[in-house]
Amino acid sequence: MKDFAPSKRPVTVADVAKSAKVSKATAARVLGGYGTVSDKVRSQVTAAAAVLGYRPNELARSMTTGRSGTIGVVVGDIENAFFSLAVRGISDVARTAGFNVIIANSGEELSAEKAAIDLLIGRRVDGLIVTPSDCGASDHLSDAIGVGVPLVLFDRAIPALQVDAVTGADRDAAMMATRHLQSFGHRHIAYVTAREGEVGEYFTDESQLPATSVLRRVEGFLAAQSANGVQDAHRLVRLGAVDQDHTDAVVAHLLGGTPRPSAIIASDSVVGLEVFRSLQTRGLSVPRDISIISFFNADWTTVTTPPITVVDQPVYEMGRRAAERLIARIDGGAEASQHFTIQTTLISRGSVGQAS
Amino acid sequence: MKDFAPSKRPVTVADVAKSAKVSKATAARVLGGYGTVSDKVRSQVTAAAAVLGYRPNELARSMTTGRSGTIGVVVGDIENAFFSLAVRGISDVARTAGFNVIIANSGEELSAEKAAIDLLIGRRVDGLIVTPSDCGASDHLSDAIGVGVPLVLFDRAIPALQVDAVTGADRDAAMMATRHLQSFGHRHIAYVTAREGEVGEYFTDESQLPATSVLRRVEGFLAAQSANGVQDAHRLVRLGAVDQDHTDAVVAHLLGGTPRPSAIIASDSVVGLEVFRSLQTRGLSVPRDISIISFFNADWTTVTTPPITVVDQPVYEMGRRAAERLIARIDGGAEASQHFTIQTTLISRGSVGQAS
DNA sequence: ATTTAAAAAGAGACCGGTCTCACATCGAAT
DNA sequence: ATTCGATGTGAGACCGGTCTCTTTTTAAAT
Repeated sequence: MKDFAPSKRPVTVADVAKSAKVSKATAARVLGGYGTVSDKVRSQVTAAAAVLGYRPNELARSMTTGRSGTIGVVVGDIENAFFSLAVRGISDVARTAGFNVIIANSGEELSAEKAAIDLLIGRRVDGLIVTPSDCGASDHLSDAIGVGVPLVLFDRAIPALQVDAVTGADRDAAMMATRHLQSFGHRHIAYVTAREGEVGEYFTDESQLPATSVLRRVEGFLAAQSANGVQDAHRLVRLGAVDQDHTDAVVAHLLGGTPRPSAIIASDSVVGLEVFRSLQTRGLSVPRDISIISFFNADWTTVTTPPITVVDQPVYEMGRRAAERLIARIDGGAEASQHFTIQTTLISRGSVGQAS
Repeated sequence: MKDFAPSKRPVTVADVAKSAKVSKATAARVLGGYGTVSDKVRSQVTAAAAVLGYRPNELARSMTTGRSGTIGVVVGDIENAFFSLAVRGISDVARTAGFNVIIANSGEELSAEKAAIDLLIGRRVDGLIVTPSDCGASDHLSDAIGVGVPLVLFDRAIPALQVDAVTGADRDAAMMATRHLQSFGHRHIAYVTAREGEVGEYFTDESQLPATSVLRRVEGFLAAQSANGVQDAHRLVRLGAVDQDHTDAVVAHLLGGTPRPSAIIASDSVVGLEVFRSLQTRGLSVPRDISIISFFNADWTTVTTPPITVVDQPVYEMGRRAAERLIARIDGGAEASQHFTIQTTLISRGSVGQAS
């Protein structure tokens, strides 16, 4: 049977109505599932629709209703397991609530983020979940709110903006990780993040870290180090681990510098993987020569030798929370905005040893 | 400054037109960037739009034009790195061509896949890229085509359907992997896949493997084994490695059975990871006690000890190809459907050793 | 100065649904 | 029998854009 796809004009309610010999309004009532219709007419229309192969035009539908049944999600990088897990959490909640999800990638670039948000608003999404790439820039977000689109920030908050946010307990988590290392005798601890920066550039100023999640972690790290009597801990907070090559350079710079760190905290699992590779290729043994802790319980952290001690962020749960909050806001209340902080736990594996 | 979000009705062309003291049609021409307008009027309208904060309603726009500027992607599992990399490939091409991407997860379930496709068609996507969860069921796909929506299959083909498809060279890849193991003296080789099945269930029948990609790989595996004079190779083709627990059981069953395999091929990187974990927890040394090859060059495969020999599928490239093909079909020609097969390479690392 | 074509602007239909309102029908209550 | 309310159906406006068709303005050609 050849597929002589007729590719004709899509079937509309009017077509179905004519075929079922009822008015357009009545056919629409059956097809749209609203209003009251007699059983007889309903079955007529249903039958006609089936024969004709009617498919509702969701565009037209949401144009009149004003609701699209869709929520937009803007993430930094879909390929990052952190975000794809979050997206699943969001999607799962969204689906059961009858919403669909449009995903856009910002690539952690503000311009792309703006474009994506504009586009999603143009598509009349019912709400937005955004991972802001720059927590200092809030104009595009505040006028998204101004337009009336419910918004929930994910993973990062924007202090200047009164808006719902779901983040990890980043400060606590970093303190926990740092104390863990301290308890093994480590004093010189490096903190490595992927934020754009020169190799060797260290943390001096909040403006270097536009993502509050990273900033809070650094704050927690510094607080814990300071409490342990370590001065100048910020000099070992390093930027620029944007890809394997840069990470190699950052690690080389760290290991060649003074003080030489005996432990490294990786700000996320991608950086963690790269740092681990760097250490491997340099022939260093973990944890004998150097200890390492990574954020996010990525799957690779369990199969290395040794497996990696991680700060486990319940990302799936964070995604769910964000979606739940957003949907609550879409459906209903304009209650005050709230900041949800999800606790993290430390999973101790084999990558932390006594300081040499 | 308090955000007294007025949350008023969105600004429309009519509003802008009134404010700029021109007709709706003229304002629309400026805002929509079509037709001819004088510079003077153009700047008037632009200014008015800026003041009012006009945002085009893409829904209305695509309802009249018939094009939504969106392509829909249905994948098996976004969390799987294979798919998220593919999605990036698709997105990258789509973005530069001016298309946006809506992603839907099927969870490898046919019903969810159908629902997702219906929804996307309802949203009037300009085209679809689908990873069919069951290559035997094509009704929903063929009537998607019937409606006139361009379709490209990804990773798996549907023999019964004349439609574009982009897949890996699965048969060749599996043969390559198998021969590689054979060259190390392996005769009893197990092939493990995640497809639903009882622990211990082995391959007897094509109907067990609804994904053609897996089926082709198994065919390649069996062909290579047969060429090497191995009988009953199909008895070591095992199903049911759906999660870590099941994979543990499958591996246990394999290692306790006769013949006991000296090497395992994992059908994808998720199964590969689980198999590797199983071997680790059983205290087996790779490759001394047993060899392993996994499909897909996932990041975890490089940091294990030893690193894993993999069949590298250029997934990003496959995603790009699928998107390019789809866009070509959207824009223009109704040429005959084509099946693109992307070659794979074997990356030899340390997980394959001499058969004991 | 007059004709003519091209460019600019306006009026209103249209896309495919939903929704309001009016009208018709019907059984039950008075 | 009459009134009433509920239920079912139809007619047509509406959402916010695009697009066709018509009219007016402007510039070029005679």
